[in-house]
Amino acid sequence: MKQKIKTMEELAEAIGVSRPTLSRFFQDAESVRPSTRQKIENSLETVDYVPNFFATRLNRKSTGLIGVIIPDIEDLFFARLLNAIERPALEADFTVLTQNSHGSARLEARAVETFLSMNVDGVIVAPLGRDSSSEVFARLSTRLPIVLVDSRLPDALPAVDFVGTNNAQSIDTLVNYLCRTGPAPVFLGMPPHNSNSPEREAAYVDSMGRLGLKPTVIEPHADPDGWEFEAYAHDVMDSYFGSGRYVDATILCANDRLATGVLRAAGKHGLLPRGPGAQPGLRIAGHDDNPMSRFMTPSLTTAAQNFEAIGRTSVRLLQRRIEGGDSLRAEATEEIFDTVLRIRESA
Amino acid sequence: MKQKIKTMEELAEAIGVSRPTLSRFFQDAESVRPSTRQKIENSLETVDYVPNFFATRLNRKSTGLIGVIIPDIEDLFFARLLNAIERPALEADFTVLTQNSHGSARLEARAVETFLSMNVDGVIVAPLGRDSSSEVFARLSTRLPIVLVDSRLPDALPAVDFVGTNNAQSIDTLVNYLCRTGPAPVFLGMPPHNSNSPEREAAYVDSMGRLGLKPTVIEPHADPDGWEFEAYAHDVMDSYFGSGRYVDATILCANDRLATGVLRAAGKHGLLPRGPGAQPGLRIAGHDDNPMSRFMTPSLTTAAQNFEAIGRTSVRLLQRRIEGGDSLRAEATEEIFDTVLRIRESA
DNA sequence: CCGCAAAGTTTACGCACGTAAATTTGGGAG
DNA sequence: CTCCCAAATTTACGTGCGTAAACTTTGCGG
Repeated sequence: MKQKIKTMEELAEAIGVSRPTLSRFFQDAESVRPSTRQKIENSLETVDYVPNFFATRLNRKSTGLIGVIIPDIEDLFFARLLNAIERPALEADFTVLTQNSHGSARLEARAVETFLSMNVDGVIVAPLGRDSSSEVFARLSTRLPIVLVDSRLPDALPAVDFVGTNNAQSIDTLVNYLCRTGPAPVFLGMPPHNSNSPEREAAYVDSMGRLGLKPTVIEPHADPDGWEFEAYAHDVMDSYFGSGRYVDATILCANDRLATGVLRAAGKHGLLPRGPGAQPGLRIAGHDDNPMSRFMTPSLTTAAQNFEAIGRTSVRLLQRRIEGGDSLRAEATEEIFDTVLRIRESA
Repeated sequence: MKQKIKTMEELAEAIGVSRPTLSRFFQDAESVRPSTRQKIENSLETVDYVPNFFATRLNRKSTGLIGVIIPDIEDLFFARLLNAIERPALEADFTVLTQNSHGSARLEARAVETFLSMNVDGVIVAPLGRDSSSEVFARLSTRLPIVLVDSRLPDALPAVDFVGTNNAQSIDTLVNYLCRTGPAPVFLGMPPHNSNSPEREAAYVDSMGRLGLKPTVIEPHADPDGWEFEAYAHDVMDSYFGSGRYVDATILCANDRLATGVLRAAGKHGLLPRGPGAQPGLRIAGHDDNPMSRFMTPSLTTAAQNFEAIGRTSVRLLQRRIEGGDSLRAEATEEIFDTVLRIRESA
């Protein structure tokens, strides 16, 4: 068991060098003479010392921390987004702190307070959306560099970058594919939690219009307040299928979680293809390419978001603002990425 | 836009009270006279001040932080576990910091370093398992209170509590149910990443033995090194189903992610029930009750872990150790929870 | 109006470390 | 052996806040 050492003071004594020298060694090992460097490095092997994070950051401009706020970690979409952000952030030598809003504006605001008090260098936010407090983020954006991911805020903020998916391209690709291969799709939207909801619906209507077709948005006869998208979509379509509506339609769902619920409702009503190769009337497509989607039966046709690019870009933009110093008021940039169509069995 | 104030010093001046009074107010608002409390609270409304987290914790015994280490946040099992831990921790007024190992022992060790340097009050660890560094956690456990969740470490540590699921009860329940309602199950284990893998397999063998039946563990002809359980299970069973083996078996899978892959393989080979109410030969059961499992077709029979109890208990045990002060060497307790059988369509 | 306790103010130190300035040490060239 | 410069040491201050001690003000009853 190695000797436990609490402070740099004790460490310096144990090694036999002065504290300032030790401090300079930790800042930049090259800044001390090779012989003392060796001496220090050797001693460090035999000792259990961890520098105090708070003390080291208290007196420096940069903490090397970046905060990430996620609305719901139990949604695989956000879990993947988080990973896509963490990876490049770790490579850039940041320590990433994540806070989960649990779908609550109160917790989201609390997360902002936490990051402010910890002097993080910047924050990447996937906001709740509709329920987010505009004031909270307005305040945050005047104190720290921030980047929004996936969804916009109810009130646009000046000088806040946005990174997300090109909903227009994505939905258009799906609509065109579906129209090319069968009946024109009807659209099942998601609960109006965030900006993607109206954007995707509008994109669907536009695409249909360009094809000279009449758009049909499914009326949701279910409580749209929760975050349990599968159950929501299941309930909506279960009722329609029960009364014989949409049973041979092509249903474009605003995301894969909805499609999963629709798939389940379809199964209950015997609307799924019976065996491989069978051609059913009902076709279902999703959006996001949830990791589970390829394992469903039938496997789900969907559009894959470019998580890697979104994550990498968020970190890059944030880093630019951080290094930009006073660039808190620089013009906002927006980067949106195309999705890739994943054609599978469901449509 | 409210006036930005950086330090308590400035705040005190702006409000018109002394800094020590302000400090006492923040520690305990009741400790100052009602009239000055009002004065302070009113002023705080008009001002943008956030106390410096580092400075406040630097000089106190307790930081109010607890760390959580998770092997893979893209696995819904761990996402739910994390939520189950966060909820009671937030109620107990802790700030929860989460670090994701991304399946890497190096990152797991780095997370430990981070938490040590931040002087967290304690750490809850869902370890990688087989790949975890025993030395790292041995060292951690001598410096901080820690609680293990879900999986044990390769080398048992003294004085480290464990909270998890009662695999023996769980698997036994599944085996008995399956035997009661059809042919005895064969077992598809998970890659040997952590302690649940051998435990569940042993539990299966035991249960079969008690019923006087011969256990059959499916030989995995696929790379068991990755964390993509669905693909792994799919590949294993695709090859068996292709050669006509296990096509009318009852397959008990060590978790739902494996079962998902098996379900997919079965679908590809036309082994799933054709329409509601149809009776196929092949039966499939899982373990964990993944949120998606009830939405699959057929919906998955499985055993639901008691996440709420596991999370709550982990926090409670950790809190006990934290408040116990010097009780780092207290005897280790172990709390394991029963699962609940969820009978659905797949078996 | 006096006196006394409660509450507030002043002053000062501590936390663990970064870092600058002044001073001392050490090892090799001349 | 002396000189010299690089490198290390000593000393000291700053970071933002908790907190103790000594002192001063405030509020209220007698």
